[in-house]
Amino acid sequence: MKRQQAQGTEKETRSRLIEAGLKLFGLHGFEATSTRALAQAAGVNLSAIPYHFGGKEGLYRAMLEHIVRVKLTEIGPGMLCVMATCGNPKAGREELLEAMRQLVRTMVSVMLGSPESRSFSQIMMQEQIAPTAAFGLFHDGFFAKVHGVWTALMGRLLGVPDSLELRLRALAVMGQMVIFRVGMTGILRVVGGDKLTDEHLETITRLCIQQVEAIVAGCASALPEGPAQPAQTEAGI
Amino acid sequence: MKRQQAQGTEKETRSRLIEAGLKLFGLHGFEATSTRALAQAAGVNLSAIPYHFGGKEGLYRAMLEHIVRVKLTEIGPGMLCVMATCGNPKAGREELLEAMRQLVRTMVSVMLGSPESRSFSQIMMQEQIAPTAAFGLFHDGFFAKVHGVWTALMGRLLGVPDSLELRLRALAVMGQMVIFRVGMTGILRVVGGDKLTDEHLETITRLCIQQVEAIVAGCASALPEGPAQPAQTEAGI
DNA sequence: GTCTATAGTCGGATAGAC
DNA sequence: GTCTATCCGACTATAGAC
Repeated sequence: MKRQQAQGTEKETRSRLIEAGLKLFGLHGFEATSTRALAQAAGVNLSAIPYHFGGKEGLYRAMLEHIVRVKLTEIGPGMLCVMATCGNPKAGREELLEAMRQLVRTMVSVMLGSPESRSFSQIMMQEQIAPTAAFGLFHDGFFAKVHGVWTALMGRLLGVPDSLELRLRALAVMGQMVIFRVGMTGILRVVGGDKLTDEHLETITRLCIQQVEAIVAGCASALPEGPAQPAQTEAGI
Repeated sequence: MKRQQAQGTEKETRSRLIEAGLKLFGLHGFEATSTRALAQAAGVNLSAIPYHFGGKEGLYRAMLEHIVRVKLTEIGPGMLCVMATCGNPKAGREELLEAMRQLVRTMVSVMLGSPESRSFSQIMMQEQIAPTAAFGLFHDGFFAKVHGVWTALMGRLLGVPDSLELRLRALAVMGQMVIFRVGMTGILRVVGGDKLTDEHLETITRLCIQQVEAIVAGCASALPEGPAQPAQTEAGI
């Protein structure tokens, strides 16, 4: 019994460690996750971590790069589509609203739907609480892009140019969806059960869409009036 | 040099440790915080932790009980006032809206205003990511109460009885404020600076109030029509 | 490239002096 | 009630066999 587990014996070792890191770093944070636990969860030898990644920190960074890449692949096309609509001066109100609805569906689905989204969100939250050296990787690679799309979309829907206020408004709007991820543990106590059902997700999607529609309707009318000029942001997907 | 620091030499030791726990547990989480770091930050001897609290876990629990009590004192009166308005069948629309505005102001102020709110939020987030045995303490003592108030208020404003959908809607509404706390690190990169200024807080408060008003206006009209029957929730402050 | 063995450090808890 | 000294287990990383 020399080898502890059946192993791919190739550099599958790397991906197994990244997978284990995704789970354990998310659950316990960077410091509280031991290399022993990582190696055991991945079914590889302890020494594989310094060998392949130069150490625990290298594994963490590789894991972060991995998930940012994966998540961006999931949402990238949808965001490009929305940005295209926002950048098109001829896009009508209904077209913009439909782009917004699609964006809400994507966010709810990506954040709450897939089971692996849990680990991703946990790591994002860990980074928000106590940012590591790799925080910029997540922020520039993911958060800023999503926020940029929402800012552009809200700008068009409200008919206002880019501004700090618009960006804060976009954040508040995103918050309606994000809270279901960051407050998941408490929310499960409210709705009962140990995971959100598909029915819950549909209700949440419907409510969020309805509320964002109400916001763009109610807040645009509070402005000088003029749903015209497009807002440009720097989000380069 | 027997004594390392000037010490209160009484059971001030307990409160010094709780203060240190609030800071360090919030920053690094339970597991990643060492008793040595706690003792040093509090300026007390390492053995004081097992002596006064039975161990690291006891200190964590005592710290959690402490902050839940403190935060509830901060927001309790305001919540009672809102609940009274919600429970009053004669309360008019404008009265309910004013209660909502006050609730938004309180939440923004308590979550984002005071400097010590940072540690509190960090610990709440840690518990959401990886709940400890003490999670119920925070959930029942704090989160459920705030959520209950928002649910009751939204029920009255929308004129619908309590339901799962209403509770989810209340969560989404709360998310507009909560995101500025949980996403603070990323948001500071958006607005620049290392803390939110008073001006930012005012803008955020104003935007949130305006958006909640838009939501209750826009979403009530999408219902069978009938802004009458009050919604009761279980929130017993 | 994968393993064992081990170095060197730090973790929480306790015993017992005062 | 506060201190020092200490136990013993767990930690990351490395050296070197294969």
